[in-house]
Amino acid sequence: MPWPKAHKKETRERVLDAAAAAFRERGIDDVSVGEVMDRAGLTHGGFYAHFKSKDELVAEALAHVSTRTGEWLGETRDLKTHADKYLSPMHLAHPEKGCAIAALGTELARSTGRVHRTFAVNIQTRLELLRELIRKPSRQKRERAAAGALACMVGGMIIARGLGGTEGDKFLAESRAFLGDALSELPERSSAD
Amino acid sequence: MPWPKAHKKETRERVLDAAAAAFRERGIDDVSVGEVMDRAGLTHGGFYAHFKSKDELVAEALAHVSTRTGEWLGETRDLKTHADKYLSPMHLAHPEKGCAIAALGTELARSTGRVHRTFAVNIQTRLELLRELIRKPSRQKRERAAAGALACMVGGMIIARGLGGTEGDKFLAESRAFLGDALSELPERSSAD
DNA sequence: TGTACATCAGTGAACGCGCGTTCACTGATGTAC
DNA sequence: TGTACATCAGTGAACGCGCGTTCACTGATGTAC
Repeated sequence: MPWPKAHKKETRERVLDAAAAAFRERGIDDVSVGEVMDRAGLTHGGFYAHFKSKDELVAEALAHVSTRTGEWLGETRDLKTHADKYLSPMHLAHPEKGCAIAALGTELARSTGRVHRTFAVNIQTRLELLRELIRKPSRQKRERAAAGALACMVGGMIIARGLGGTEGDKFLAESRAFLGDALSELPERSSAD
Repeated sequence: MPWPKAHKKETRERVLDAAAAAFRERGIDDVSVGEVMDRAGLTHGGFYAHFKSKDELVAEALAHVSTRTGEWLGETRDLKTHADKYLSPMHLAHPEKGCAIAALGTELARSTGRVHRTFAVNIQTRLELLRELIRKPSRQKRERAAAGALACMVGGMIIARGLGGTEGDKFLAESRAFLGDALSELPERSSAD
């Protein structure tokens, strides 16, 4: 093997990083294979030595993002902190480093095949992460709170970005406050169950 | 004027209807001008007699959808019914007839110029609709509940569509239940304010 | 140690294709007389 | 009432362009001797 065995893996990782950022920033359809390779410091012809197709790149980049986002959000130990981190101005301003569901959700919801399956797994993983942070209530309430919290976080971020400017900032803060209110009532309710 | 004066307006409306459905079903980038015209029963060359560009079509189709969705959701007289209607299996299964934010949110959040402004207005209009359904609490709580409810509805729908199948149906029901819980506590809280 | 060699990561030109847009035209219509 | 005409909604071929993908190649590398 004439090249260091880690070399190709490292390049591939670099392409995945570039793709993950570019897709979240500008959308899957608006980012060409050439642009991804350019961002990775390579020429576009070499792409097919690493990936079978753009579709495969999308699926792998999505899985890549899922891992990174899991690390980012997995640090938090309670649901309130988790939600505040997600619905932060930092995340609002940097979709290219943030959650793939909030950055590409509607496009990915329409996808098929491997991309769609990867997206569904991505969501399930995030739900599992949330469920682990909800300890007190019944199983049903836990499921419900995890689903509702994720829905509120994702929707809140998408809408805040859609509004933009100070209106967007305001909306983000309002969603955060709403979710905080809704989640703070969970433990009280569970004690009454 | 050699043609009935309403004729062109009717054709234009037909193109807008076709575009609005096609975009929500398959996404803006994946739907060509030719496909829209074909769905409207016309040839694609005639498009530019009605619209300056595809971008203008997108903006006008979005405004068109906003009006229709406002009529659909405006019928409801309370927030719970409104949320249940939005987070219904019917809406889940028919993005092409439903909310543009849930169908195209992430793509539109990245848009610029007229499309982005139209999208922001679309969101504001929907928030206003929601605020009118929340009468009891303080102004701050009303804003907060409207933002949180919209976030939860939009996010819930996008994620349910992303999951697909029975997992999607389940998630939709859970978001609906969560939002129902969160909203039912509002009046009680307001009486304590 | 030094050199010839095989490997294969990366290059860059080329391809077919579908897109948004343009434009010369066609033909259905209401109006003028 | 009937006919010639002007209008303009809609047609369909054509355009330049950027896309995803292919492929013959180049040249940096580790290995063999």
